[in-house]
Amino acid sequence: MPRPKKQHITIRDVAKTAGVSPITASRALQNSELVRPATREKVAQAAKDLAYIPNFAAGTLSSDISRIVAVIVPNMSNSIFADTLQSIANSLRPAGYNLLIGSNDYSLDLEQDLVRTFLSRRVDALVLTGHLHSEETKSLIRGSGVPTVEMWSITDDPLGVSVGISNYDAAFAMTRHLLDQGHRRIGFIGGLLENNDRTQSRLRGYHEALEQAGIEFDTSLVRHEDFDFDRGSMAMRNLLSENGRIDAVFAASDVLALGALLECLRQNLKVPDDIAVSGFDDARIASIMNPALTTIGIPRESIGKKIAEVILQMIRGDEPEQKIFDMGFTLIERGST
Amino acid sequence: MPRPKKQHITIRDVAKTAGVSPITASRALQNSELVRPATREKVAQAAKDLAYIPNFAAGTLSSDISRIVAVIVPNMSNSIFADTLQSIANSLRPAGYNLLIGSNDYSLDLEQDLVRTFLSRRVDALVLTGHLHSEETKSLIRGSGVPTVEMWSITDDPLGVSVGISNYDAAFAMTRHLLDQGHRRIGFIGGLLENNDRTQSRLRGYHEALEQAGIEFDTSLVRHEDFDFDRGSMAMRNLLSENGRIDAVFAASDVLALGALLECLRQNLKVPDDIAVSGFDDARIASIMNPALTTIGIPRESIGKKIAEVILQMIRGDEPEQKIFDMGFTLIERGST
DNA sequence: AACCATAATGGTACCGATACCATTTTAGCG
DNA sequence: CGCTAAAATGGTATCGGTACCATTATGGTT
Repeated sequence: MPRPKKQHITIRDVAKTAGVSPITASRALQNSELVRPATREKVAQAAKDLAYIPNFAAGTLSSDISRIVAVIVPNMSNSIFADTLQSIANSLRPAGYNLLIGSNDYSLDLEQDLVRTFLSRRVDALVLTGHLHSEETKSLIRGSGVPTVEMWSITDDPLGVSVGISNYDAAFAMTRHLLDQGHRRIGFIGGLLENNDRTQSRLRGYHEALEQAGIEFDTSLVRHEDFDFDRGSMAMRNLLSENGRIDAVFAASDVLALGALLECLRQNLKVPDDIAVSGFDDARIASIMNPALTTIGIPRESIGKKIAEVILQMIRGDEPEQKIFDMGFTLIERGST
Repeated sequence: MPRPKKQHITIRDVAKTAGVSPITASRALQNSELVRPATREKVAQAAKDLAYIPNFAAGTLSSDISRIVAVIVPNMSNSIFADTLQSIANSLRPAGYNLLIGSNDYSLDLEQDLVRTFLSRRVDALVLTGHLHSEETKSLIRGSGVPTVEMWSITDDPLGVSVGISNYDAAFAMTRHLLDQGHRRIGFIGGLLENNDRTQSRLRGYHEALEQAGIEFDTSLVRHEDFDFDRGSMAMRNLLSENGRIDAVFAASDVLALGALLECLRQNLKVPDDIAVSGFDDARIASIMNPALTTIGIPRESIGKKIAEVILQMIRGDEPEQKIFDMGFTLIERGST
């Protein structure tokens, strides 16, 4: 035993000083309707006097309820995910839930490990990013019966409930927008495709919008990079040097788009006259850039809120009214296109 | 009971099919050196066959070890905090720890609530941001004996261990840098002072650097805003309209600095010729902006790593070699000054 | 082959809260 | 005032691991 074993104050101690039974003390501290206000008062006072700190582990073991919700995101550094985490946390806090957060760095194996640990911790609900998971992960979750939400992208066949937007539609709309502006040679800078259904769908949206406009899909105009400003710049530099004649770029992430936009400016290209640039996500800085970035607005806040709402429903045992919540996107037209 | 009670597979089931006692099974699954490899194998196989999922709550109750570390940050949206969270999580994962994350939105009361809950969850360690806490929070932590790290700012008298940088020194150095460049009327845009020791120290650093240079501290050149690009722009607009003659601005956060920088550009001011702008944090986008932002580099990665390292030590029961880890900052000179 | 130190293993109790069912108290009513 | 239904409260077992101490195998030594 590393640290000296501590003798904690238990609910029995509280019960004793309050002159009630442990179970009554328990109920009083849970604000159960079953105990008389006067009793509740007594117990609360005793707890305070003794500086009682409950032991959730004992409660969880006994009730199989942990009041923990686990969320797995690819990473926390990307502000898009961070915002959603924040929103989920805020919406869940009033109900007494804490957030256990894991990042999988786009690895399905890591995700699987995380899911396994979280299930061991008897989390009350699980939130995953996207709908690409290992078979093992899926069967673990199904077998556990833990309420599960897949977020960001929507899928016809969610593990539990899906809350997000149609990345395909959004990318299609943005490409359409660029086409409508008269652009014909439109580059694409997206994230890495592997294990990232958002990027995959966005690429498809771009691809099919082009095809429907009768423009051939040209691989030499497509780049895939890690989500990093630098990478966006690099990809842009690369596209420009190898394809002098592109007149627009759709970057399927604002991080990449801003990198690309700044690279254009650095090369003294006029945006949007010489080249139009559009992004995806509506990162906070997108709106104050010069020129401001045309992008896809995603209701991050509402997504987080909806996730929290659905989770609480499912934990309560209610079936949510839908399996798929399409929270909708907005094409935000700004100066860069 | 909301969901139908589930009959879980327990370690006793595993032990039975492996033909050993529960305690041996437990040890085998912990990879204890005490069990023979052959036995470990048997148990592992049984666990796999039964799709055994351990119950950490039971383990925690019994051993008083949760393998959870709780971190409290003001918010997760700020990429600075997000990066540190990521780094702590990455460094702690190999040791089997998960992160319970709470945000207090700069409220000491909220922080206190979070600390109380986290202690109830018997977290193995606690990481707080800064060293401003309610008395109640401090006594809760002291009473619990939980290893605690205060991060970001360093303080002479930490609750446990302090890992961060001297915000005062960094702000002093940056102000000095602006002075060295010949600037005399230097504006300051910082975060809100309330419950934010980082902002407080940075303001002091700015203030005292001016004084030592024989320049009077002028309140009309100081602005305090929420950390938001918009707010940075707003503050800048405001400073410029009310003080035509300022020749530099030190924004004590890159979010604010970038907002300010972009506002200057929008007003067709030449940066740094007409006005110099510097920041704090070295946000990722700072380096690719045009002009790139002069700022204070903070070793976020190393801070996270060091925190994890110290935590593991303390959990092991070892005293860390120091109480205060000053991880150092770098003044990164770029085009904006 | 006997012996001993060490390595492996096992039995039982316990961590601290809550579930479950039983019991007591309270309040409403004729 | 007695009776009954409903409201409060209590006793005891239990959740599923691991601590603690005891016991049994194992292997090396002379």
